Parts: sequence; C-alpha cells; structure tokens
Amino acid sequence: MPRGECQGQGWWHGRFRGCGYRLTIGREAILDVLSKAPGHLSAEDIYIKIHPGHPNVGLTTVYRTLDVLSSLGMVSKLDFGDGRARYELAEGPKGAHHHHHLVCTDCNKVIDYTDFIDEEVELLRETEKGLGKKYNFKITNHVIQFYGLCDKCIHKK
Amino acid sequence: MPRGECQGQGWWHGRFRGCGYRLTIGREAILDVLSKAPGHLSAEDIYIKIHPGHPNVGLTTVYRTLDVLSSLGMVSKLDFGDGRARYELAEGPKGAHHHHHLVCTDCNKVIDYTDFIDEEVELLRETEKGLGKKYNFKITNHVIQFYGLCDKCIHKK
DNA sequence: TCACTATCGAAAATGGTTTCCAATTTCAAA
DNA sequence: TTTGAAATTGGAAACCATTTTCGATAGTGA
Repeated sequence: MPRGECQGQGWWHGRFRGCGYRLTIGREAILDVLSKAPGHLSAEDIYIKIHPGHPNVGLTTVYRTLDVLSSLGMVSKLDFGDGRARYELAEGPKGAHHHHHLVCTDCNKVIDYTDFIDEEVELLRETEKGLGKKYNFKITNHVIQFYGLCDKCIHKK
Repeated sequence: MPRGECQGQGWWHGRFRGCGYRLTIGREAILDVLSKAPGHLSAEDIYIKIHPGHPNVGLTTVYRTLDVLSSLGMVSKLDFGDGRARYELAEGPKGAHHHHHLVCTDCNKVIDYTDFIDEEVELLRETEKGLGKKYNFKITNHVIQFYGLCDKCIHKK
C-alpha cells in the first residue's frame, strides 16, 4: 500500500491521476459496482458482479483496487465480525447517505440506520477534533456499530 | 456457539454454572490473564501467557473459551483491522474503565481513550434504546473506533 | 457405580487475503 | 512515433488466524 497520503478533494478520475494512480478499466468497473449496488459488498461479491462484463479482471485485482480506494479514502472497509471484509463507497461524515450499522451477531444481518445520525455526527466531530489534537492523530474515519440480536434471532430457540 | 442466551447478572463462577457451563482450570486461567493484563489480547497472546503455568491448555481451548465468554457477554471481541481478533474483559457501558479506541491504520497502534466517554455513552444509551425499539434489536454491545494516522506515521514518509 | 454430557488437545482443514512473478499496459519525454 | 521506466495485471501459491474433526477424558447427577 504505497503512496498512502493524498486525501485531496475532487472525485474519481481526477483523484486517481492526481495521486499518481491510473484509472483503469478494472478500477472503473469496481467503482461502478460500488456506486450502484447498495452497500456492504465483499471482495468476492464485487468480483462476481464484475465478471460477466469483465471476465479478465481477477479477484486479486479486486482486492488490490479496494486497498487503493480505501487508502484514498474513497471506500470504507467494514467489518461485521464474520471474517469477511465488506466495502462501501465513502461519502464523508456529512454526506447525504451517511449511516451507521446495527449488526445481528447471530445471523449477521446488517441494518443501516440513519436515525440519530445528526446527533452522533455532531458529537463525533467534536470528539474527533479533541482526540486528534490530544493524541496527535490525523483521524480519517470512524466506525460506530451496535451489536445485538435481531428480531428473528431473539426468538429463534 | 450453543446456549447463547443467558445474559444474567452475577459474575464469573456463578455465571458459568448458571448457564450450564463448567468453570474449568483452563477457563479460569484465561479469565485470570484477561483480568490482569491490560486489554487487547489476541487468542495467541493469551495462549502464550498461560502456557508456562498451564502447558496443557491448548490454543483451541483458548479460542473456544473466548467464544463462550464472548457469548456470555463477559468478554468483548475487538477488531482493529489487522486480521487478528483481540479480546478484553467487558465492563459494561457504565463501567469505570470503559473506553473507546483510536487506531492507527498504518502501524496498528491502538490508543484507549476515555475522553468524551461520558458524552458518548450518554448519547449511545439513547441511541441504543431508540434503535432497539425501532428495529426490534436486543442490543448487547457497541463499537466506536476512530481510524487515522498516529503521530509517527503521519511524518513517516 | 453408571450413563450422559461437557470438555479437552492435537492435528487437519478452512477460507479470506496477500504475495510472488512474469507479462502487459500506460504515459511522458525524447 | 519511439522508448523506457513505472504502474498494473491475473493466476497460482503462500499465508495464517480461526474452525472443525476426532478420539479421549473428566464432571455430574442419578
């Protein structure tokens, strides 16, 4: 994961070139899938979705690209505890679709919630600022997840 | 992970028995290590710490026990994104040592912070309540983590 | 004592992710 | 154009934390 730094603004194509990366067919295809499918795709999900139209894009490339996208801050890598990373397009803490996650520890169902987001984000922003200063961290991302049992799994046995 | 349900109160010994589990030497040793060492131990860390005094407790057992402890809510399973789970004794959202995490995505250094915890916890409690009701979730845990670059890694090229 | 489980450790298997490598593509400078 | 260095690629093999399997042992209640 070289050339990590480069959190500029701008988007997609320009962003890539500006950081010395090339926006190739494969990468575009991956971004395309991510922007169309509703969140939480695993590397394999993406690979499978891409394969019909781009049979020559390998799983390795998907992983590599997700890594790059992630280091550019364009994609968020999520972990719901099932041993398989998920990815979703990042939209910044103030983006219209910003959400947090509610994860069932039994069936691994994931609910995106946006309720309370405003309050959370506000608090988070302050916290981020304070922590960044105190610990000399350059904070780029946050994860808020609630774990528990979903409707079905509470009653299931 | 059988017999999942059993989030009673009480602690340790009584808690085990009450749920049909046995509190064996190995399990006690694991709880002991967790309660003494400062948080964030991986399964292997625990295995290594235990081994001198309990050479007959295998890594498998450590994993199994952590699983049980986790399902009993006595231990929190953490993920810092380095592909290796960490565990720490759970203390409940209101526990004296409750903290959240600040993770460097470059060197994987983890800082426990307690600043802002009060505000966070308060908001969290409300959110938890609201979400639980709205989505019919029985929320048992939450994760709040900030990711970024630590002091050293910002400047390290 | 007698079943009936829970539990055990070691070894093997699993499976997501990374690494390796040789071939290909891209792009800017000549 | 041509050219060469750097970026990128796919496939196979490696990696490695975690799980599963399996046969054996130990607790527990009757």
